[in-house]
Amino acid sequence: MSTTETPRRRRLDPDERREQILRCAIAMFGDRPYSAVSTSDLAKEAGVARGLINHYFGTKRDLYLVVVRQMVTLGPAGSGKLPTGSIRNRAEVGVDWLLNAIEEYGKTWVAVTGSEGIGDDPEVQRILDEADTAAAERVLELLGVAGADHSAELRAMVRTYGGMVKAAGREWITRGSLTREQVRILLVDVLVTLVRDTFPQVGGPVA
Amino acid sequence: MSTTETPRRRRLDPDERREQILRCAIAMFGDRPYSAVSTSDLAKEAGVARGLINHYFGTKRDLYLVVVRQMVTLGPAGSGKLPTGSIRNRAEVGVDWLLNAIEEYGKTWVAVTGSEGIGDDPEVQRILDEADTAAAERVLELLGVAGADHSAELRAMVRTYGGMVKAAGREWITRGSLTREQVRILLVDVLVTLVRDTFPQVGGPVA
DNA sequence: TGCATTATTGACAGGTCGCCAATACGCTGC
DNA sequence: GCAGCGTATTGGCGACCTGTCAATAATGCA
Repeated sequence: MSTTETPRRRRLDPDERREQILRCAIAMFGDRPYSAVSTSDLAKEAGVARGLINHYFGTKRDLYLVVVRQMVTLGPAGSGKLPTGSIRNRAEVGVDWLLNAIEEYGKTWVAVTGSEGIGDDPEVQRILDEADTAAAERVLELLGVAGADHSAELRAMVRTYGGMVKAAGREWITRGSLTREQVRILLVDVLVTLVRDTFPQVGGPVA
Repeated sequence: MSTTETPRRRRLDPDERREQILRCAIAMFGDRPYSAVSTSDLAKEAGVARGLINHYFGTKRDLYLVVVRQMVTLGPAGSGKLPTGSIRNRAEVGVDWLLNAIEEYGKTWVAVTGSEGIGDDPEVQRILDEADTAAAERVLELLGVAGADHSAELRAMVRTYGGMVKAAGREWITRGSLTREQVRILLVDVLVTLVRDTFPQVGGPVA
């Protein structure tokens, strides 16, 4: 008996502990607003002292940044093979890629991207913007519209499209007012319109 | 001299004082995150005691709700006359109406709608959703697609469109990566596509 | 001019966050 | 097995922010 007493402190490998806390954070930021998640609650949920969170992640805000980064970092699209066929076909592949990424994290993704959690913290904005731009780059690549002239305007427009993707994700995941299939149709239609009709108008005659 | 001493307290008409504080709040919430705006700063900026803010608006969050409400409450569209002509023409009128509303408040509008400030406070969400739905209703009305069947799905899709409007506003107002004209073209194109192509697919055959 | 009304203030209590020295867990060599 | 040590972990301190409320002093009126 006395040999198997559970010690009051459990000493874990730093990486392990860090990941454990991170998992709790992802879960809690998923169903409560940023300001409603106190580090005390987080510590209690993770079964550690409050100070340990600061030790591993620095500020509460820093922890949130790590969560955001993990949410918006998208996996590779369709095992690297660029789809061929009509614009619509390629758009469908791209949209499916986006929807899969969204479905993976669900509620927390919506909370992070939709409400952007912390307010409009410039650092959070920067991370989200970078992720948006990266995603936009991927989408343009999939569509075969990469680079060329007016890339600044093009990327801005695809980021705008990203705003629609986020809103659609919220309708689908949290509201349940649209099915995945409906969202798919919607996003494909709009993406095709952007590439086929809008880009030539604002980007000048595409080479 | 002694007769014209400025008194340490200035006693204002309640409505006047309320509006003065509200103006300061709109300005400060416009260029700083919600959590970075302390009521102390707000009070100092407005030249009043901190307690007075609570006296007039209740909670800091309550004050923020008032700001949000003011931001997203849109004026009447084009003096009430429903536009006629092609779908594209009517879409152009609707988009212009939206862009004018955005331009009026500029930075603060972007901060409120884009980052949704407080986190994902349910009350804020409710206000923004109501505003979105109201705006969606107006847009559908302008387009002559009002009511009918599948109105739930339709409104959800127009709310999704609203997400794109917000993102476009951010690109235009704060980033400066798109001009008003470019945003106009983009939003009109997408809106026309939604009404003409997407709605019939997901809403079934429109009567 | 003196009074009553009430807009305005200042201080108090509760709560959260970042930091840091003290603590005890678990591995290592003997 | 057992003492020793590195370090993961803890608990409390100080600073800041917020909501509340009785006290205070402007301002209109008799």
